[in-house]
Amino acid sequence: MEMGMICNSATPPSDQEEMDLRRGPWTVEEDLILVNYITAHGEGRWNSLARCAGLKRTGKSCRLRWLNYLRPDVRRGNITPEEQLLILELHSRWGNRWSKIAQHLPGRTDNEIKNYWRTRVQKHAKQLRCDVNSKQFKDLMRYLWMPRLVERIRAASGNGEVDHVYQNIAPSMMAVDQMIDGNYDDQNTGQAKPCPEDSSTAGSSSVESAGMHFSSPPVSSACFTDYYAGAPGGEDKSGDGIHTAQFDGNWTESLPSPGGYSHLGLPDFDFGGWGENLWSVDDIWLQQQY
DNA sequence: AACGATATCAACCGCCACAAA
DNA sequence: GTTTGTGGCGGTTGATATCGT
Repeated sequence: MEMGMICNSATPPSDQEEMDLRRGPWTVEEDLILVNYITAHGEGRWNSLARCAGLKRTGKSCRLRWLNYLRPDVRRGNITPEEQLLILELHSRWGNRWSKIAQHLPGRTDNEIKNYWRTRVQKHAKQLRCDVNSKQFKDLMRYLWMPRLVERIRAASGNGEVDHVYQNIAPSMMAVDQMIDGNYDDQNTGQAKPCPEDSSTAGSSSVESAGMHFSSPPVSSACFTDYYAGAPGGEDKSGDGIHTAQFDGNWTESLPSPGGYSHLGLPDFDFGGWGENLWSVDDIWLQQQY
């Protein structure tokens, strides 16, 4: 190994070296050293890499810096509506399995997704005064925010270009569905709801939550792709692990217009439109019935 | 302009699983 | 079977940026 020619990676760090370890924000110089070293020698064996590169950092710190920031294909900021939708969907299936979720968002790190969830989603749950893990909040995401995101994506791509949305998201979701249909053994099985065709509530237009009924479009309770299957130009991909459309394209008309949920006091999910009008979740359920 | 509150995100921590010694 | 080193993960913290008054 080339690294071995440069320094003895088997040499344990001395006490003095342990004392000298740096922590906190990385400097430009440190970044440069790390990038140059990995470019020349590849990544992995992070502890010896840190020593050989002359970085006074732990291997863990180097690994984290590389994976979350310096890696060439890493993407940061501007989480798109498509990505938000994927995060919401995958989190509903897998819970806080950030790394697993990140595998389905190319270029995104588990750290970024985790931060997104904590700063955006949990914040909204807090504003609504409900637990982020409560069924109420999960239903709110699934039956209001996720369709709303779909609507936004559709609006952004134009009705005639829904295929674009498919191309971006469907492959990932197909992979997810295949995993679930196959060897899905997650402890969160209870969160992976069956598709309507398999469910006793198939086609139901109401969801019972905390003793309240919430009128909802007849969409799949868990099958993300159903949102798309009903879009103009959408096709039945049920044979590919994508489930048959469960709505006819009209249900969105019962939802607020693309202008948002402002008439409900329900702000958009992602762009900071959550004004001062703080609805409780119960208020929202009630409002939806009228 | 100043200040406090809030949001954001990079980085760290502790734990666990796994492999090699 | 035990120890040790390492990588990976999820939870948490703290510095900085932004917003509101």
